[in-house]
Amino acid sequence: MKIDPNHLQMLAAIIDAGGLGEGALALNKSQPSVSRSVAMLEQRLGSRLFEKGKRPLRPTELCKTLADQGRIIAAANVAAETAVALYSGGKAGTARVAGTPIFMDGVIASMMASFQNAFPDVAIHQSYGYFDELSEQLALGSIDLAICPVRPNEVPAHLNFRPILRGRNVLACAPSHPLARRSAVKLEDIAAYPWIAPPAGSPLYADLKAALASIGISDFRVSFTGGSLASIFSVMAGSDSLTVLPYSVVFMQRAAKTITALPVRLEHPERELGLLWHIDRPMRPAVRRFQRFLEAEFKGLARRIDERGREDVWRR
Amino acid sequence: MKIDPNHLQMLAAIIDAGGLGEGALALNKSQPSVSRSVAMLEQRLGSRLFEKGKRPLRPTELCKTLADQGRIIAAANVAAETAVALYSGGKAGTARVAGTPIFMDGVIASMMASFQNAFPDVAIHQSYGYFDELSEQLALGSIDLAICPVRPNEVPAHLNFRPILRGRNVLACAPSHPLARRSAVKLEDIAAYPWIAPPAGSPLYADLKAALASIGISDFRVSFTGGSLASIFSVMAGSDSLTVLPYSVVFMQRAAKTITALPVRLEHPERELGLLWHIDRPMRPAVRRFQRFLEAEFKGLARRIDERGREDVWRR
DNA sequence: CTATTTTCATAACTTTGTGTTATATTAACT
DNA sequence: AGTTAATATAACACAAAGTTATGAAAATAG
Repeated sequence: MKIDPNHLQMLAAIIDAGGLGEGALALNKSQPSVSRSVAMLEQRLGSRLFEKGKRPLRPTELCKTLADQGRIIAAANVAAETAVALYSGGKAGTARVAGTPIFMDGVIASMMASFQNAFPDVAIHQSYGYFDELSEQLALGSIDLAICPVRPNEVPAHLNFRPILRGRNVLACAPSHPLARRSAVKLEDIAAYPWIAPPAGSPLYADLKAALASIGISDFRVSFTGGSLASIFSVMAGSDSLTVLPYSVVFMQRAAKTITALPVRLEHPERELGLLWHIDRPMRPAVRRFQRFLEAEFKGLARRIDERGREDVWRR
Repeated sequence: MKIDPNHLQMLAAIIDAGGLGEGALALNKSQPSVSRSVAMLEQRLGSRLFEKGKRPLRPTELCKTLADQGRIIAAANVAAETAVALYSGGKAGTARVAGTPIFMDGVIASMMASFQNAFPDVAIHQSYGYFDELSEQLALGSIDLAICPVRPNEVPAHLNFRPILRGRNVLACAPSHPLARRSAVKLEDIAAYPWIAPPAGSPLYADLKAALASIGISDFRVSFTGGSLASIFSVMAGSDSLTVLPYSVVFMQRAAKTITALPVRLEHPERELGLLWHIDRPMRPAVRRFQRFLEAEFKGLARRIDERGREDVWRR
């Protein structure tokens, strides 16, 4: 005997509401509709569900048993409905994001933290990668969003790009560095120190070379190469090395006092930090929400950088 | 967003079966039907449930969440279906039965025990009563079945009656009674002992009087009056009292050796033990099954009584 | 890379169930 | 007994799900 779960819910509603009419009201249906459905169900089951000739409809033993299942079904149903609501509102789900290590660790990580704080049911799957890999992963659909410095005129056709921060690099060192206290830094001073470099393939490495070239340094000694911001911080804290970092990364660390920028103006890279996503793959609500969140965060960050940047670092 | 629980079950079936086609098979539906239902649901929800362009249909995150609820619903559904099957098969439910105390305790109780052994999910609500009350309770619908000695030509119009045992009464006493060992008992012997009588209103009391009158005893001393068989047994065990009991009751006690019949032939009452039920109230399956069970038990009992009766008691 | 197989989607139509309003029936109540 | 409240029935509209036949596209094999 195949039973429609809707009917079981209906029985529960009738019993719980205390009558057919009120049950129909609770179900947002008309009374005749419910009446007929009950009659059909009784016919199909071959058993009474409500006692005959009782006017506030009194449920049979069997009816109560079935209604118990109906309540379970109703509960599962509202669970499903709230799941859909959460999902559609972007308050539940998964966002798979990837980006260049330095930005992810130095800037995005803390934003992800506050996002997770606000939307604990959104799972963020984060990974690292550089432009080419990210582009491919977006094409394959294995990630939803990439965060990466991009030359705006080099965005592949299959990707959307939204810039979120102008590219600005600074010379960075530990706050304990001999040059950190100076109000002016000369080339000769810089040349004396070893360099920490991002991995050779990274855009930041190109930036490093270009930046140093722009201030006349073409020959430099690399003492450490590493992909992670944490390793850069560690090495820098224990040595007098210098490096080139996005100003946003240095800015985000200002409270932690783990790093500082030297008053040397570097050439801006032609890339802009931005969000990349597949051009015609519909974005899941959670991803969309995370993207909006990042954009808002970066808007705030850019403003604060501008305000602070005026009297700071490369303006000096 | 209102969701049809059937759709949730469908999602679970598709995922568990590993594809839309196999899911449709599992649901006993055609593949196009399921395909379209999924499409409509996706439309309504505004979210993909299966990844686009993947041929063994691969469920989305949301889909898996919903399918979890679908499995809960499916489980509740099969629970409901088995509940109906049990109920309809008379293997679950409630049977409200009532009858005269002596028969209920002396004969029916052990039958109810073996019935409950065979059908543990049928709850039997037993109560006591004499004909008039039973008749009224049947009319009111507060009991389903009555077991009671009845004059077959006095059955009320609103009741069905099915005889299950001819009425035969015997003189009964404790096995330790002085008369118990005698092969023949004379009236003078009997007259010397006190009597245990059923309650004055009971049919058995009338039987007692009639039976004694039939053997010439019109004046007798009642030492104890009680409604329950247990009390009769107790009193009898501690005294030399006599009483009149249905032979079936004495027969059922033969193994327990709590009571024995005296070799005195009494007049048979004009009543027959039988089942009574309301004439046009549809009988619930559990009640029907219990009734059938009782009828079968009594058929066996009557046969055994006949076999044994030939060389026993009133044939002597 | 093309051909074949699998798997799913679409079309067209039928059937079933549910929704509606209007109205009849009947239990419960004063 | 008459009134009221609750449920059942009738008649019709419509949405959804069932069907078979067929088309499209992904996966697989040669």
